[in-house]
Amino acid sequence: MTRSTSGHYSRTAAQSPAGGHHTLAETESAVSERLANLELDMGSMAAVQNVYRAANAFRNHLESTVLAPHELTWTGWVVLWVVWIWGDIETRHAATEAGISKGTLTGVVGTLEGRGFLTRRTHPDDARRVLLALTAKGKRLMSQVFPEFNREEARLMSALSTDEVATLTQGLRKAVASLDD
Amino acid sequence: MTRSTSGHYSRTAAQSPAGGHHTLAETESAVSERLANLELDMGSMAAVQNVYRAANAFRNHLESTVLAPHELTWTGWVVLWVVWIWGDIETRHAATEAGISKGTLTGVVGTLEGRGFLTRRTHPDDARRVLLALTAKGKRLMSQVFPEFNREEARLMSALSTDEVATLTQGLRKAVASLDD
DNA sequence: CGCTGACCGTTTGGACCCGAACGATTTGGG
DNA sequence: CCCAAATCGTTCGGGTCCAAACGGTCAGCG
Repeated sequence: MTRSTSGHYSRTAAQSPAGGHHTLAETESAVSERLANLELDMGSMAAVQNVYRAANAFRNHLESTVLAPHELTWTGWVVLWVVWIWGDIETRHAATEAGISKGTLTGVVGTLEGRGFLTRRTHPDDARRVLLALTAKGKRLMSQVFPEFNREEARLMSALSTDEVATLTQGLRKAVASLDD
Repeated sequence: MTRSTSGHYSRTAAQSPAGGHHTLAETESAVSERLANLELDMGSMAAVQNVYRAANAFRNHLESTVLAPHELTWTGWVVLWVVWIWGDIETRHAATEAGISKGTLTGVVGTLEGRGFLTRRTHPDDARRVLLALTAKGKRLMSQVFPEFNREEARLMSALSTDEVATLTQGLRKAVASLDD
């Protein structure tokens, strides 16, 4: 699975054919023409578009270069990573850490369980709860893949200086934090 | 549809229950412990996580506050926006502009067509191609929703100064551009 | 002890996401 | 004129994503 990217808002985009892809400058121009009467916050529009575009680019790149060869999807990886970091973990907590809904977690865990990477078992004290743990196979996979994954993360950010990366992270945290208020 | 967020890599996350969500600092600590022997690029890891987290937060916020009340999903909105900006457009170009695969575009267009927002017709010169256009209903919808959408985009970025927003956008463009090379 | 409300994970229905394969159409060369 | 290669959008199979509803379990109150 290879996700691609160049779209403004969505997750992926095919390689741009001739005449098929407009630059952001062209896009902003077209928007200004269409809505000449309105006051637009072009700065925020560009920021939101670029955040989404970058997220897709990163996910696509990491999936195609590191994860897909190991039969992993982005979200499968995230869930494995959460269980790996925190050890035996309840599904409701894993969903929160992984940033997905409980229903989605059930499905993703089913996929990972089917591939032999982790197991689920009923909580000893509370039959409502389910505990997740990595299998031996899952642990070997994480030890092998995480360094590769982090190297590619470093490559993704290599065009920016250390200060620029830190500033980027800070700005994003600030924007997200203001949503949680 | 209300997507939520606090996850590190994934698109959404439920509101964090007690003990269910660890801070990024706690997460980085746990990762350092687990991989004490390896050299990790924590700065890049944090950046990638925060980009993805912010993208999810923005998508979820804009879907729940602006789009869902109009029976729109994030990607449905993106496709309508692309057709609105560029007028009659071929499906392959719309997919590229919207940043989704051709197969996904077929499905999304089916949904939007079913809701009466746009139409498809065969290209007059080439029967392989399909042209998309907004209906009158779709045009009214865009004129109504876009200002709301842009206002919410502005709110999303309101915790940052104009310069910080511009710096953020620049850094993201830089990282993504280095991928396209 | 029994009942009610809350919590948990799963299921349901609908939407999206991809790459690969397919059938229809077009193009260009022999 | 015919055929092979390329292009297009759709279909297929599998994965993900959500909210809401459901059945099972637990906690606490009367």
